[in-house]
Amino acid sequence: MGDVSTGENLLFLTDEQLRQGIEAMFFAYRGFTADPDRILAGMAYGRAHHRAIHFINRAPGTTVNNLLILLGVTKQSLNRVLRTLIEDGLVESRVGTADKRERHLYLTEAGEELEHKLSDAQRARMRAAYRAAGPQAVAGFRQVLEAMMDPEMRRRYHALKESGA
Amino acid sequence: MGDVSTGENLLFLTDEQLRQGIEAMFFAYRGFTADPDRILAGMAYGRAHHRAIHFINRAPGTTVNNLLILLGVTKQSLNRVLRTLIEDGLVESRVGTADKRERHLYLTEAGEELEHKLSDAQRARMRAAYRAAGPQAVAGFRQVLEAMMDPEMRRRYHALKESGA
DNA sequence: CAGCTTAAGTCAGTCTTGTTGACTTTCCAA
DNA sequence: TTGGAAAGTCAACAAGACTGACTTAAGCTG
Repeated sequence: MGDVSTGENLLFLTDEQLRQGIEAMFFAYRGFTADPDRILAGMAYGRAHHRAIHFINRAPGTTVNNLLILLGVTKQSLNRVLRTLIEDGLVESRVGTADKRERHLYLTEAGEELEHKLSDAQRARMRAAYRAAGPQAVAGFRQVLEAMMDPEMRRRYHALKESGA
Repeated sequence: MGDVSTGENLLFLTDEQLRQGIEAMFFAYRGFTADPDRILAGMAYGRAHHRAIHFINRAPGTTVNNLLILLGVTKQSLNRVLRTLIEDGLVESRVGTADKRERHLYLTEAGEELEHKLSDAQRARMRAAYRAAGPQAVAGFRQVLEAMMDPEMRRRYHALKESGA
């Protein structure tokens, strides 16, 4: 590791530095969600639908219970979103084979099409930011984000990464 | 700058890497807002109140118009939040001297007290994450976040930094 | 196998936070 | 001086979260 991180050079931990980080996080998150939000504004969907679609695409066959933990919402809240997506033919819900209480979720072709449109837009911004900042900055970005997560979410984040790598 | 960023070592721009960044952003933002949310859950306030308090503290005397651009909401939306904060004696609204249409916003002592409680919690998480990741990672983190902002917001972010540095 | 637990879904009601539309007051410039 | 623009306020509505109570179906266990 670098030698800057050791010793007493802790100016990066001043309250002013932390405040700037907080504000950067706030403004960046706005940019982060702006493009998909714009796409969805026309349709009858919102950010909640986007998130559901993202994670169903990412972990096909996930159960409702697993999904609502990933999203951090109640089942009632997720159910409203999921119902419209299923009715509109973007998501398919299959009864589990091993455990018939479970429903496994998959994107239909139409669902995948919307997923692409949304994630293309979001990745484009991400790609531009990554390219502008460079690989070392990106590594640091990822490190700090990980350290900010609640431990349980960090665990689930890693599980997701491994399945998709 | 590093030489890794030049040439054709562009593996950090693969779709899989970008997806992981997107998910990291999502999970980290949840952690980022969790502590203030918990504090506010008891009181009659929410995240919107926190944001207003944060930026009034950061830019005392700001006008309503300036604040709503920073927050990215409509003036009607901000007004509801502001009204309760003023009624409850956390924020003071002074009619402008030069332009009497404007209202300049300040935290009262009670407002500053709540601001401290909220920002202490948020900074504690931020500090732990910064410390765990180290100064180089933090620099990268800030670079990528900046690159993700919309240009107009980046401009306002810098203006804020300079006033508070 | 009877009874508890778990997964999913539903219905009803509430809260926060965003929206649009209509309005007043104030300022400034043609 | 008047007419438009800007700042702020009030009212009504929508999205998306929440809690609480309940049902159905399936699995597990003493």
